[in-house]
Amino acid sequence: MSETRVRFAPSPTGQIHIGNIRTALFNWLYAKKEEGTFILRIEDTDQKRSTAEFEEVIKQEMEWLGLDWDEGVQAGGELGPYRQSERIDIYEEYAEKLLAKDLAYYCYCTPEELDEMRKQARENDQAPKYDGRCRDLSAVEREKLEAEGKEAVLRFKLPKSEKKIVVEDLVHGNVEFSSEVLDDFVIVKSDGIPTYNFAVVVDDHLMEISHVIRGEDHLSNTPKQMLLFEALDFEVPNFAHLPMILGADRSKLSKRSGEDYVYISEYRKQGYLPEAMLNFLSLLGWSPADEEEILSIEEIIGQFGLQEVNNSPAVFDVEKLNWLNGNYIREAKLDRIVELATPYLREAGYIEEELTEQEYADLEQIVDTVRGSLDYVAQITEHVDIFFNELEYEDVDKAEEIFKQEDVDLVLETLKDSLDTLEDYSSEAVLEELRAVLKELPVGGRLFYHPVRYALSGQDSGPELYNIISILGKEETLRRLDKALSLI
RNA sequence: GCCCCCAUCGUCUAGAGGCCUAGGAUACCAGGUUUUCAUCCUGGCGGCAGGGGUUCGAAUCCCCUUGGGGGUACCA
Repeated sequence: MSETRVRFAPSPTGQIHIGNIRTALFNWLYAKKEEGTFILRIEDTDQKRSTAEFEEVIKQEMEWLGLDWDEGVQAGGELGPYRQSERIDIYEEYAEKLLAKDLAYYCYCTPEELDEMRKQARENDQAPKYDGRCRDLSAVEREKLEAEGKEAVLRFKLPKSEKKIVVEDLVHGNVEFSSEVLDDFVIVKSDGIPTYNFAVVVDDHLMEISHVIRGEDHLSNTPKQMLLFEALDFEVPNFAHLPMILGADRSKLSKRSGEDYVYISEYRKQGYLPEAMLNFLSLLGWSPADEEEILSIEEIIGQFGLQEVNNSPAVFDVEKLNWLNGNYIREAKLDRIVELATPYLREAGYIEEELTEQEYADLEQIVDTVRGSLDYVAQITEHVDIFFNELEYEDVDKAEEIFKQEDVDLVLETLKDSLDTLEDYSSEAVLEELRAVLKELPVGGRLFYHPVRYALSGQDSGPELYNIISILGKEETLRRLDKALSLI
């Protein structure tokens, strides 16, 4: 088994979490790097919580990020089906095998009995383990319980004597467990559906998975699975348990750990670019060889390796994501950012459904002018008001104060006159004109730029002045200059 | 409670015994880009959790403590 085959196996029980998508990414990167196969398997054995809708969400978010899969749900493949709910008969077959080998047994204990058992154990400072009371039920006893209509689960029979189980983990090294800390765990629920630990073993074997790359929260489950691999005479795959992603408060990333957003969909909706997301996520737990951190996905694939994966948990730092994303927004092709920005601008009422050619050209210029200060595209609505709405000074007293400074009347008049005669309103031409006017005036930059900016935008800060003027156009610029002059 | 993992600037990390007076990124601060916010450039602030060993020498190896995380389900 030399071919690299990895899988991402999420449960369709909710929105897809940042931590999960990082797991998907690392699997995908490893498959690309090793020229292996990346498989998407849906683990929907929790019938109560799994929905088709969330499976769609998983596929959509992966597609958005460009994490394409070679085999699996939707893509198909030789070793399907790839949805666990469609593989029940397969698990049954292997459950039979364990039963036949006397490595599994039926348990008739009710959830209430089990709860009681755990409670007792806890009170006596014992580990809350199943005590194995159904392990040696005779055929007669079983029949009697069946006759009473008791439902049964199938439990795995732990080895009688203590056994060391060593997980050879690619990121953590050898991790040793004792079978003593385990109990006879359930492998098939009373409704005939396998549990996670059982299904995952059967599937990883049948789908010929070479490397199981998953979150570290699964490390503790691994000894159980290793016992199952062994019991079924399956070859054990390689394991790599990725460090957890934590929230700002160092607890598990969640709505309560200080982050506004923990689902990948929320970042998508705020206008984060997929390549920024990928770049950022790749840096959580993995680091490139040299010091450059802004990397294309091809560069990441080229450098990626499980060897370089860190083993300590990482805090999700949205500040750094913002920096990266802002970078990608500035570097991206303009029309792409315009397209991404359009829905936000529409929703905020700045632009119409249909744009004329001229309107689109103006929009392009606005987006280009403003993109420099964005962390994510949704923020654009906070920066464009000055271009779309009638200018209103929020603080008229302050405006007067600014305009009534010495020589400011001269500044505004002179600028107005020269802009009145200017024909070319391209930002280059306007920039040149501004410089020329400033040179003629008996004031420095401070008394020029700030009052003019305030006159044109009603703000102390904003995009480059020459861009503002160029976008506003002659008519509107002169109007605003007049409005300022009227206050003096 | 028990088991497992982890521990370098606020954060992401480099560092696999001497190359480390610990490097980079981000964030923050200051200066520059003849105004400002942002971008960009330059500089600065800031860290090996604590204690024992091992060694000529430890951020690096071992042990303990402390702290954090995960698991302990008929969830995955």
